[in-house]
Formats: sequence, C-alpha cells, structure tokens
Amino acid sequence: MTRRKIAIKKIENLAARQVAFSKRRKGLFKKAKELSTLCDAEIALFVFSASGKLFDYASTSTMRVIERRNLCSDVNLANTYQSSLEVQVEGEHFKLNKELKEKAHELRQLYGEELQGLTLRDLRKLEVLLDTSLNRISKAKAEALEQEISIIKKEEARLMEENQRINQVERLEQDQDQSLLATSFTTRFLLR
Amino acid sequence: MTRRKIAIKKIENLAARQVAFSKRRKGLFKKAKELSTLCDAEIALFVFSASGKLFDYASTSTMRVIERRNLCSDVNLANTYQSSLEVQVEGEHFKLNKELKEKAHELRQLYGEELQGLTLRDLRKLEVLLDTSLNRISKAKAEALEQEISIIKKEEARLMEENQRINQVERLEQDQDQSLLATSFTTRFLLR
DNA sequence: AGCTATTTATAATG
DNA sequence: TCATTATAAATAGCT
Repeated sequence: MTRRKIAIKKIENLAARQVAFSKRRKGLFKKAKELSTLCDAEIALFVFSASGKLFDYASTSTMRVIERRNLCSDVNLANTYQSSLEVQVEGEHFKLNKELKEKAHELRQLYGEELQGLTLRDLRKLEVLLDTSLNRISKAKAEALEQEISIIKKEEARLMEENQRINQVERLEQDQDQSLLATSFTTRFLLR
Repeated sequence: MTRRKIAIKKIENLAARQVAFSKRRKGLFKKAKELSTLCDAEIALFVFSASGKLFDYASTSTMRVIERRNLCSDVNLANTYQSSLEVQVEGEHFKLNKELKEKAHELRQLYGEELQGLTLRDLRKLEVLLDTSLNRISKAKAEALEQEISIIKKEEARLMEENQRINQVERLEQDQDQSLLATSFTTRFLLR
C-alpha cells in the first residue's frame, strides 16, 4: 500500500518479509484495538511469526488472563502441557531439528562447502563418494539418452510410414487427375 | 477514518456503531489475511460483536478446524488457544519432517541414488554440481596436503637440530670418557 | 529506525 | 445495506 502496490503473496526476501511482518503486525493490533474500543466488541488475536514466536492481544479483562501467560518459552510450554505426550513431542521436535541441521551440513559438504576441519583422509573419502555418484549419474544419463533415442527412432519410423502413405495417396490422386484430363480431352475431341 | 477524523472511543449512536463494526471488521480480517499471506505467519482472530455473535478467522487449514467450533465462552476460547498451540507444534513438526525428507532425497541424489524420473537436463545439472564439488574438495585437499607437508618439514628440521645436539653431546661424552680412561690408567699406573 | 510518496481504509453522505 | 467520495491512516521502498 504505498510507494508501490504489492501483490498479496509471500514476500520472498527474508529481510523485507521480517520488516513487513513487524510493521503490519503493529498495524493489525492497532486496528483490532480500535474496533474493540469503537464498537464495544471483544477481540482475541493470535499471531505466530514464521519462526514460531507468539504475539497476542485480547480485549477484555477476563480474556487478558490468557495474554498474561507467556506461552512462548519452552519452560512455560512444558508447564502448560505437562503431559508426557507433549514433552515427547517437544523432544522429537528437537531431534528432528538436529537431524535437519546435520543433513544440511552433510549436503553442504557434498556441495564442496564447509570443508574446513576435514582431514585429508575425510576429503579423499568425499572424493571417492562423489566419483561414485558421478559414475551412477553417468549411467543414468546413458539410460535416459538411450530411451530418448529409442523414442525418436520410433517417431522417425512412424513419420516415414506416414510419408509413404501420403506419397501413395498423392500418386493415386495424380493418376485420377490424369485419367480425368484424358476423359475431358476425349470428350472435347468427340464434340468437335 | 476519513471525511472526518474520529476519536477512538465507543461510538454512542447504535446504528453508526453497527455500521462501523461491519466495515472495520471486514477491514481487520482483510489485514489479518494479508499479514498471514505476505509474511508466512499463522493467525487466529476472534471477534465477538456486542450482541455476542462470533466472527473468526484462522490462517492454516489445520487451524481452520478451530473455526468450525462454536467458541462463545471464555473456557472454550482458552481451550482453543491451547489447541491452536498444539496444532502449531504439530504443524511445525510436520514441516520439519517434510524438510528432512526433502534434504534426505537431495542427499541420496547427490550420492547418485533415486535418479529415476530425472531428465537428461537434470542429470547434467547434477553432474556439473558434483564436478564443482570435486574441484572444491580437490582444492581443500591440496591445502590440507600443503599444511601437512609444512608440518612434516618443521618436524624434520626439529629432528635434524636435535640430532646435531645429540651428536655434539655424544662427542663431548666421548671426550670425557677418554679423559676418564686416561685418568684411571694413570691412577692404576701410579698404584702399581 | 525514520521518511514520504502512494495505496488503502473508511466516515460521511445519498 | 450498497455506492460514492473526500480524507485519514497505513505502509513499501528508501536511506
């Protein structure tokens, strides 16, 4: 809504998205408060940022009780849901996060990044691994190529067949034209 | 907020208040949806009119389940809040899982597995990627090698120095031994 | 974090 | 409620 009109779809640039989130969140809360005050409405608004942080507003005093509790920190979260199930979920969450980080690191190493700290032996292992990968990919490429070629060959054969058919039809039509011509010639000749 | 600026306090005229409620509620929901879309935020918004009618919005499909329930009492609202947090945790869990699977797949492709379905173009891209990685690794290897060589050279120099010192000491000791021998010889000679 | 050119939201009115 | 419109408010792109 300004300098330029923007399309309402996810802002791809992280920094821009964070700035927009901060500004618009503020605006949204202001509007909610105004509506509540002007029209005597009760409003509860919960906004979770992409990173999971909670911002909330509740208009009435009773509802404000909810607001008071800070439910974002892990401690409070654990207090709120003391059931072992919740704790389990949290634990799993943590585990998943860890795994994800490890995989990301592994990936980056495969991309030849973050190699500092690796020994010569580690680097040689990586090389062998990537060489193996390249071999496999090369094989897959050959297969894909072969398949493409076979498809092209089939198409070629089909086209040749069609060509022949068309030629035949053309020849037939030419014959017909010629006999027609002959007929009309004969006719004209006879009419003289 | 226009034609005239208004003070943010309860609109006394009932009709005007209802009109404002309708318009501003619409605006608030629009803003909430925009924030959710633009910034990838999860939002739950509950608006109770003065007469107690509920209007609500929740940004994610899973959270939308909440929307269906009738949430007029504070108790239910508190429950809703809790479940929205639960859903949030679950949603993140799901997202993490998805990311992990994607990363794992990417990894396996880099290892030259699960290549089926990739086009020739994709395979070529993979090859180029791996080649780049190999180049980087080769460079890292060269660096590691150089470092190792320099360490070995230093060690070699140290050893040579030490060797020299030892040789000197040995020579000294030999000299001492000889003088000692000479002394004992002299002594023995004198004792005779 | 602040500025401002624009876009949006909306109060008043019909 | 719906449409219009003059104006207040929100905010995207900059710095």
